[in-house]
Amino acid sequence: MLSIKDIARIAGVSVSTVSRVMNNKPSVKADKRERVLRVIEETGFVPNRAARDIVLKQTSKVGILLPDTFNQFQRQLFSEVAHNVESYGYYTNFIFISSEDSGEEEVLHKLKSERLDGIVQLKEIELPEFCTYVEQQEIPVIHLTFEIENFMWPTHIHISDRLGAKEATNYLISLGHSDIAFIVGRKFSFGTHREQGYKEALQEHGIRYNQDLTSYVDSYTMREGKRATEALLQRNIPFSALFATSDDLAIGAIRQLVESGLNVPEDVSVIGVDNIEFSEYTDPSLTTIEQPIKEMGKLAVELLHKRIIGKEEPTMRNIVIPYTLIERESTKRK
Amino acid sequence: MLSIKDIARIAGVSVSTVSRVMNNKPSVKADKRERVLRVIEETGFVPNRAARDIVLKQTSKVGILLPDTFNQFQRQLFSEVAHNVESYGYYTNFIFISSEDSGEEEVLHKLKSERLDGIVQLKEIELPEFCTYVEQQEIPVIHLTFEIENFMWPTHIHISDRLGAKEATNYLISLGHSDIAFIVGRKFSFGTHREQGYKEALQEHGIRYNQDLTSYVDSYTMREGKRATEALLQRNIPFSALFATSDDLAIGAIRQLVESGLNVPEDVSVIGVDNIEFSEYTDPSLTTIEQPIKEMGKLAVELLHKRIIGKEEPTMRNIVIPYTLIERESTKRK
DNA sequence: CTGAAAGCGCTTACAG
DNA sequence: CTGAAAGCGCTTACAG
Repeated sequence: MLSIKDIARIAGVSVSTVSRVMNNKPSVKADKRERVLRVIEETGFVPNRAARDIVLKQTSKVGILLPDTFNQFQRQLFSEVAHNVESYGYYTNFIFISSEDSGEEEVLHKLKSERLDGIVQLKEIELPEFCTYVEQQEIPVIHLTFEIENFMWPTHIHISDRLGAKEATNYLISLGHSDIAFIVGRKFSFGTHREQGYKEALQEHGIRYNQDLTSYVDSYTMREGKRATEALLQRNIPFSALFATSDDLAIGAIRQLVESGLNVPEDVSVIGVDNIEFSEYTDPSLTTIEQPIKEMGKLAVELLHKRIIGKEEPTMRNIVIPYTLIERESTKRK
Repeated sequence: MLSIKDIARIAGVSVSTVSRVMNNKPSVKADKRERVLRVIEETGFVPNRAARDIVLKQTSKVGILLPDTFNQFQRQLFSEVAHNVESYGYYTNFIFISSEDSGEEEVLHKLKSERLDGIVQLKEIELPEFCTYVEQQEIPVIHLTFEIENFMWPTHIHISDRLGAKEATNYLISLGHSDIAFIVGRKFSFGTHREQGYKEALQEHGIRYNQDLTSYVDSYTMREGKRATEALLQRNIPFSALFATSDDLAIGAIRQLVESGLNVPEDVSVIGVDNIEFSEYTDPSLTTIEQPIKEMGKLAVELLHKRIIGKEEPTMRNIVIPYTLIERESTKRK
């Protein structure tokens, strides 16, 4: 493998000059610059990033924090994030947050050993030590698809979960439904916000909130959607519509409804959130509140990059991305 | 940030000794070892990988080569690979192969600048310079889910595409079908192998191969499955079964059949390949040939790791993983 | 068993 | 504008 010394020798200049050329520093005479550039070109030399990182005290690594069991939405999202991370020239460093009790501590430990330049966080972490560490190390963090308040200066990128959920519920109400079942997770803030939106919509239309029409899940997966729907059906409380707070949940829900002999949307209208790729291809295709995955992934990395290179002040920023209601076949007028 | 010097100073030993302790070298007296270990523990010191990599002439990075448009199967697969890569302590380096003409050359360029320790390749690359480069740099490569012959010493991990496809076709035949439509890609070897298996099954059962029942796709996505099925239907040649060579294709196909007023499986039985998560939740749920994604991802990284650390000789290895026919609702006796 | 020293491939004050 | 030198945080012969 060639090193900067080789290039210097071949071009007949010092390593300092080669370094300056590579880093586009101004103070190099045109002819030397040309010469160095030509040698680099001819030899196909590529500088060793590890060496560079070591003196610049950086790592060129961006961590993507995500749960170890993720749904399709998250898969699409982190694919998008990874794609952008690579295109900015960073290395991708996945850190999976185990759902075990010790999960968050493991993340902290791993984080300490990785020395990341920045983090895109796709799942909330509550461990106070984690927040403290990130803060005092001044590691730029972007929170993607959620918003929490126990942090000093991260940027949040997300849709308004409350308003999105409210719109979904309003939409079902506008179709004449009033017995609207609801599937949501307890643990994360975006679930809480969606639950709030759901309740608000009911209230504003004078529909009494019935707790027995809500089924809670541990994760936003198809499996959980199916299980939660089974639980709902066992309660024997009639409902003509179902709002599942992710498309994965909704697809699992529809599957359970069908297995239980119900038709969608004839017997039950179903609406989801996310607009994952599959929602267009299911039968019936899924009405949903779209989160613009590509846009969010791109923006997250763009902002993270700016913060890493110091172009952006580390102030708290809350970026709310517009959602879109996409009407498909899984919902119907009552 | 602490460095090895700090630890040496605090523990009252030389940096050499600290280094030896960290790398589990035998020749360190127990008491000094203890002392160093304690200081490391107390300070939470973690060695700088970049510095280590630089002297060991390694990068600790594993590249995952994948197409820039991928289907759910590939998404599940590379999630799995990435998970394992991280757990072995490597950094993940995604390299997306653009479908543009220049895509493979860009990959080569990127590869040269990355100095990867190893590669898991999820998509074929034909560019001869790529093969040459990987060979002469002696970069360990694992080919995952396909098998090609223009390479000196990579390991292939895959199901038998020919036999899997044959089994799928045989299964449809055993249900009484003889007009079996077929959706497959032209470009990649595994497509060719699956096409071969399909034809063999037909032939062995005395069914004439009808080229007009085959529809070709550019990628194994739902979108392409839908499009290919539309093309099939437009030909107005009756078929009672359809073998789509990926679940993504099959799901797109079912969607098109439904939109065209056909029932699955009553009018058309559909079988896929892969057993992606969704195939269990679609309506009807999808009969398919399972590729064991978790197992394949794990094995790929395990073998790559062995090769990187030199425990495994770089001989050509062809590892054929068993597939499984999973019967669900999308197929039915004629 | 242990430490001082050289070296990995870079960057960047410093001096000219 | 340019080069010699010091330094980043490690590992590993080498000598004792």
